[in-house]
Amino acid sequence: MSGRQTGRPTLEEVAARAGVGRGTVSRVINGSPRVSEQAREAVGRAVAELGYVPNRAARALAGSRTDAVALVVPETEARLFAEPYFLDIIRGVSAELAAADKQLLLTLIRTEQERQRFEQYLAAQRVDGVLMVSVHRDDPLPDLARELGLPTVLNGRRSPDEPASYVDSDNVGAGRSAVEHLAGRGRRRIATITGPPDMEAARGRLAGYREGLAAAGLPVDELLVATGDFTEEGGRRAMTALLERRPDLDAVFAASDVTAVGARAALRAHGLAVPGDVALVGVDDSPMARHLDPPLTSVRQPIEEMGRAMAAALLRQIASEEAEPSRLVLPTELVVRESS
Amino acid sequence: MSGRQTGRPTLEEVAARAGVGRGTVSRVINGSPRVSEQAREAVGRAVAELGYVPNRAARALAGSRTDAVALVVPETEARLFAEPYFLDIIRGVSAELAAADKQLLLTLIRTEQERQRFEQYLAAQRVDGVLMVSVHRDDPLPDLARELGLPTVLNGRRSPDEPASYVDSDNVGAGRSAVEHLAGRGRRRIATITGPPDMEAARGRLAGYREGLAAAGLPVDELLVATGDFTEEGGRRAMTALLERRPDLDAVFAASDVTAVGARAALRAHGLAVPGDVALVGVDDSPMARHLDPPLTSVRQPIEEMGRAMAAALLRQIASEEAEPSRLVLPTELVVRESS
DNA sequence: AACGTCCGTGGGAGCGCTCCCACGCCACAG
DNA sequence: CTGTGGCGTGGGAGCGCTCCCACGGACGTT
Repeated sequence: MSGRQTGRPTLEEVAARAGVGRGTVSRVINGSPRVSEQAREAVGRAVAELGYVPNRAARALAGSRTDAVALVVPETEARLFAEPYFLDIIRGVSAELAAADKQLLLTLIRTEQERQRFEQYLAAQRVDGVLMVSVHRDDPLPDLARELGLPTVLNGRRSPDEPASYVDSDNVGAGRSAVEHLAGRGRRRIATITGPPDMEAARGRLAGYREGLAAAGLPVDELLVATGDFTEEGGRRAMTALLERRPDLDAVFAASDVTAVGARAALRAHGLAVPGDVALVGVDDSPMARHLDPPLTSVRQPIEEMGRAMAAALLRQIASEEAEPSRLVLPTELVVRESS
Repeated sequence: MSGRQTGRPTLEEVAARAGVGRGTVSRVINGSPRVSEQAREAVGRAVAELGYVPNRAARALAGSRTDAVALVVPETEARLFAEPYFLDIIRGVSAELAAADKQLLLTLIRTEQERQRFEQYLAAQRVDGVLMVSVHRDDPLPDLARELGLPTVLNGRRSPDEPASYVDSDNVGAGRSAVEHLAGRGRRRIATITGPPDMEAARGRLAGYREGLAAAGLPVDELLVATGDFTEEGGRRAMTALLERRPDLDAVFAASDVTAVGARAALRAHGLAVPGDVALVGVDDSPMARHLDPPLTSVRQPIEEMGRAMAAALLRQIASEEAEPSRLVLPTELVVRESS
């Protein structure tokens, strides 16, 4: 009983069928309250009979909105995107957007060229808002979006006083809880392998590391701090450096699970047992943590929830023009396994 | 409020500035050959000066095309999406689409409701084509897309004689090479843990397993075939069942790395050494394979390349209406590690 | 009884493009 | 000289919607 594909029915046809005007149908479709019950029903029936589905392009043109949102993933470092992290973010974002009937546009930015294309794209007003993941300290994209008047929500912040809206996890708390846990198990020379210094998440975790040491009454020893970059190879290198500088260290807080995997490999290469000689803690609680040998203690971030929260915040911004930036920091949770 | 309505320049304004007609500007923008060199230059200058970017919505409305493509990921089983597999597919797809200046719309389908919404979406003609991942035997979505006249490319096929366009990896070859490798190492009682029987990839790998046995002159013993579902837990269960039925097995071909991880856990629980007692081979060559203990021999699929190929095929279909379905099967490659 | 006021309503006027037709204009032929 | 064709061009006519204004009737007010 569905109309054959004679070209999708238009608003006008629905109006004709329902015996009302175009405006009324539009009002019904968009849930305006100023429609009589009677008209609403007639339109509803016509819509069902014709299998009417609004044409989004026309809507976008006339209403200058698109019902689409972009999720931007800078992928300059290829590895980044390989992590399950993004998948979880995507999943959260997708769930929230689906509920609001918005479309999710996924944009990986690899090259300078792609970046420019994306900037053009924003300028072309193809999306109602932008979600950004893995922003670095000097990333100008959020500012560009703001200049264009595009609602934006970041995952993480570029600096402690991020001006844009963001959803972040409690990185400081993550670092602190990891170190307190380690100290609680009697570790005294706790090292850390950081993430890239131009990412606030990395800085936050490092700050938490220091706080944790302080809380445990342990001295801060800069020789126990090595710079990593969230990659496995970086973790390996940093761990090796650490072992040279401080062969007597007895624990490591790695700023990510991937980093921890690299560190674990370096430890093994040096014949050190985990947790026997050195305890190890990561961040993310990724599947990898469970599968490491021994299973890795890790600070869990509510990644999917961050995704949801980002999308929700963005939708709010889009809906209510106003919107002073919204800031949300979600708590983390230590998951203890055999590595510590 | 969006007070800073800079008011993007329109085609008309560009035309005025360049001293030509609207049509000519449109022709230049779209690279039509029937424009004088002079006009082309004038328009180019005006575009640059005004920073003109075409409004996609208007384009979509007028031209009834959208420059967007949907990537559909059914996520009924949550695990599926957690695998790096999809990330790689997305990456490949994204790269290819970016080069063609098409947008990637990511759609996760979790619930029946979301599924219906997506069908509506297709009907609303919001995309020029559809890419589908992880299709099951009875999935009707590809047929729906075809009815709607939407170009479609699947990742994998629903059956050996898939009518739609697809890009697949050589699953049969994957199974065969794994088993031949195992046999070549002297294993004689080679078991397999399959994927879900309603997925052709799983069936293909199983067929390859049988071929491999035949090629090695080994008998097929149905007791050595256990049904899994590409999950870790499924792998564990299947492995346990296998060990009960055939305690003397000396090798296992798991239809995915994740499955292999589950199998490995079950083997360990039974006090069996890998590869000492039982050799193990997986499929995917995921990061997980490298990190398993011992590192897992696995059949590598060119996942990202499949993504690229899918997107390329779709773009071709979109461009050249005609399009008899395109079929592409990419080769796999055995990566030998310590588990076998 | 004469006047507001409110609500639900119809439909005109675009949104910024693409499509396409008709109009010069030129070169070349007859 | 007129004819014929091609080419580059301008601009009308929509694409299907939202926005908004004006209209009539129902009600309330003086």
